[in-house]
Formats: sequence, C-alpha cells, structure tokens
Amino acid sequence: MDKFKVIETPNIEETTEILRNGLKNKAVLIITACCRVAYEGRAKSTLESGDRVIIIKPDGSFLVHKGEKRNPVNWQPPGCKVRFRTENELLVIKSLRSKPKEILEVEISKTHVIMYFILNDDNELNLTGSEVEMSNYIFYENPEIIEKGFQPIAQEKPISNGIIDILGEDKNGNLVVLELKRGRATLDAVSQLKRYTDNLSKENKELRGILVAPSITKSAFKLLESYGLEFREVHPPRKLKMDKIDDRNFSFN
Amino acid sequence: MDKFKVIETPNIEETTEILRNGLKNKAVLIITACCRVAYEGRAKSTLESGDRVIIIKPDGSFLVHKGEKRNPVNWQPPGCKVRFRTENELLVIKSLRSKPKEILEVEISKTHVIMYFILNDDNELNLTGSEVEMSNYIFYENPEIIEKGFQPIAQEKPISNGIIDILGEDKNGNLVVLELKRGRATLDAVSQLKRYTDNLSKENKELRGILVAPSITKSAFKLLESYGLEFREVHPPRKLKMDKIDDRNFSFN
DNA sequence: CAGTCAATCTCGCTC
DNA sequence: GAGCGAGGTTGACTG
Repeated sequence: MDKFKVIETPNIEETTEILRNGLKNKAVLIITACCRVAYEGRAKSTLESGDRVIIIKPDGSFLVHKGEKRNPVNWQPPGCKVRFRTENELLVIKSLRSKPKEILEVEISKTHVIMYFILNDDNELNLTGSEVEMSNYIFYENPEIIEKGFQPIAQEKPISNGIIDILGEDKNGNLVVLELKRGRATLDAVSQLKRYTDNLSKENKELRGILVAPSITKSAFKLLESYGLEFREVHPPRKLKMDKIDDRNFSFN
Repeated sequence: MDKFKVIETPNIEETTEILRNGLKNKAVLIITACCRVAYEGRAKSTLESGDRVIIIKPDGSFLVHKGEKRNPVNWQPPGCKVRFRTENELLVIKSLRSKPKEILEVEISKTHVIMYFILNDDNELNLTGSEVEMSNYIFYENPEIIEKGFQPIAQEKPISNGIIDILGEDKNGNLVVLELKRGRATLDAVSQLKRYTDNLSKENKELRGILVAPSITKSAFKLLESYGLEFREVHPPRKLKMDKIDDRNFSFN
C-alpha cells in the first residue's frame, strides 16, 4: 500500500477505487471537486453547485471547505460512517451520524483531483496559555497573585449551579469565589460568577467573588461593580519556552 | 493559468513554484507533508514532526490538520499574510496576523504532495433551523406559540446588559423578556435571561422572563424556577424544503 | 450517557 | 475597532 496516491481528473471508476482504498486503509481522503451539499440533522442546509475541498479523515470526520473562512461550510464530526455510490456520472458520498441522527450528502459532478494520504503522526499539540494553566498557577504556585493572604481551598469545585474555578479564603477568613478567564472578561463571565456567589451566599454571609482575567470590558466591569463583585488583573502564564524552533529530533520520512 | 496543478514528491524548487503561483492566483493551496508547527499569539504552542494536511486559502485562512478531529490542530483566521522561505532542504511557511499579533510557522521537512486549485464557487450556504429563524417565526408569524395574548414589541433589543432576543407583553400588559435557544437550554441561558430581567425589573415591577427552547437541562430548570422565571418548549422551525437527501441505507451498525 | 465549560474558539452584527 | 452573542459550535472532562 502506497503512502499516498493522487489521480488528476479521474473517471468515476478511478475515483471510487481511491475512495474505497483510502477508507479501507485509514487514509485521509482529499478531493477537490465541483459538488452540491445537503445536510440534515440538528439543523438543515443546502449548498448548490460549486468547487470545494472535501476531506474525509479516518476517524470519521468529514469536512467540506469553500475557498474562504477558517471553518468548513459543512461537516460531520468524528465517529461518522461514510457510504458512497455512483449515479450515472455522479458520485454521491454520505456521512452518517447516529446520535444525534445527522446526514451529510455530497453530490460530486466533477472531480478535479482525488488523493489519499496515509499519515504517520505520533506527536500531539503542546499548548500553553490556557485557562487551566492559569488556574494551576494560581492554585499551586502563586495564590497571592490574587491578593495578600489569599488561600485556595478547592479547584474545579462543583456546586448545584455549575463548577467554580477556584474557591478560597481571604486573610480575614471570608470565602472567596474566583472565576478565571484567559482573555478579556465579558458580561457572560460576570453572570457566571454571580451565579456561583448567589448560590454560596445562601449559607455564607461574608462571601466575595473575584473575576480574574487579563482585562475586562467596560460594561462587564459596570455590571460586576453593581453586583458588589471584584476584578483582578491576571495574565495567563506561558510555560512553553519557544524562542526559536528547535530542530533536534528532526526526522525525515 | 491552469485551474489546478498537482506535483507528487516535489523538490524544493517545484514546491516554492507552486506556492508562489497558488498565492498569486488566489488559489487554494493543499499540501500533504511531514512538518513541525509553532504558534505564538493569544496563546503559544508547538507540534513536533508528523504528517499533516495543510490548507492555505486565498482569503488568508490557514489550516493545519492532523488525521483526526473536525478542527485544525493549528490555524490562522482569514486576513492573514503568508510568507515563505527555504532553509537548506526545509520549507518554512509563515502566516502572520496583525491584530492580535499572531504568528504561525510551519516547517516542512518532506512534501508528499503539493497542489493548487482555483475554485469557482458562486453559491452560499442556505441554512434553516437557526435561532434567528426561531426568533422571526415567533416575532412575525406566531407570537401566540409563547402563550395566548403574547404580543411582541421588539427584537434584538439592546439594553445596558446585553441584547434581549424578544421583548413583549402578555395579555395582562406585563412586560415579558424572551431568551431563545435553538438547542437544549443550559445554565448559561438561565443566567443570561436573569441578567436581562434583573436589568429591566428596576423599572418594571410586573416583569416576566421566559426561556424558550426545545428542551432544558434539569439543573437549568431548577435554577430557572428558583429565579421565578419560566420555560416554554418551542422547537426551531425548518423553512427549507429539502427532499433531495436520499436516506436509503441510512443504517448504523 | 448527560452536563458543564473552555476555546489561539469563529463568525456576523451593531455601535 | 470593540462588544456582544450564536454556533449544526467542537472538545475535554466529570458524575
């Protein structure tokens, strides 16, 4: 089995052969074609004829990309099943999802290029600057970045209303709820914090809520103040050292 | 200029030639290659060597896909600029974003296939079953699906706290705030509605808030009740007629 | 499974 | 450009 195979302007037999082999051998299939697309499931959509890029991954992910935007115009998430058939000179590819029941149908009138590609990829993304890193930093490394005397008690603490990012005590022994955001905090974040403090304030009279983020929108800050809640500016940490691309362990296949 | 061009196992000159021509002619570029990826911007990430599918769209969108998942492992949104250079036998492609300042760098050690493809696509997605359709249906066509005597006043009404989906009056002349969700309503939706009713209740003593959705989670419903708010089951309408999907063989193992 | 929430969310719209 | 909220959100994680 070749690592990849490409056919330009294939006929319908060549196309189905690549499709079959690609699916069987857990390859990524890439098709550039003129097609129509129909979707029905949680919502419903049609997309009339045009050139698009179609990608079918071995995990069942199915993408239909237009020539713009980051997101696919239609898609199916991992776990879906692929079926295809030919109808005269049309190739119809379906992707089926069971729960929720969803179907994506791509009707290809002209295939420009079809290829499969067997990926060899052992490495996973290493990302820093997320909210969970921010949370760990505050909880384990530097609680007093919140304020002098702040002592964390619990992280990701479930209450009936949701999950509190960090629960702690201030230097006076008052309960403090922290809601963290890795980016600029919005009205949503304020509502979220209010939901948690409302819940806990039934049993704790002296309760503080602090929204912890690198910045906050003006209206969110006003709402926060009107609720008697606080804001603390904290930036998500960057644990990854990456001043330059490191080319050790560089492997050629 | 050809509509598309494909080269298998290109050398570095052929690769850069395709890249240059593809970018110049507003084609979609598709590269299957062994590469390393580094990102820095709002967050920071590295991804060590492995086979991936790289897509560069003429609007500046940049995708790096692994062989799994619906979403790219690394990406750049529309509007970014592409730069590339060769370094010994390496091809380094960068995608630059100015605000926020972000950079994505892909270092290709082995290109399996590179192609460009000039898309001819005049059609846009036609989607039904969204929240805005639900809103229009309630506002213009059938307000009494909420309850007998409900009269809508405003749609997408901005207040200091956010934007109310639908504002109306019940048969007794009480102000009613509707918050719509096209899918199952969660705690977030309840908080959102509460935020709006809190705001308006300063001036209106008789104020009702109704969460309108096809369903609601148990805890969201409890929270809703504790706030004295209401739930009304409404499903998003489907305006699109689409008999085109053929769901023969819509079977799952 | 359902629920909850983050995301380099993206995307569209409004001010 | 900032802010706000929807999305066929997806994805990860927990009970």
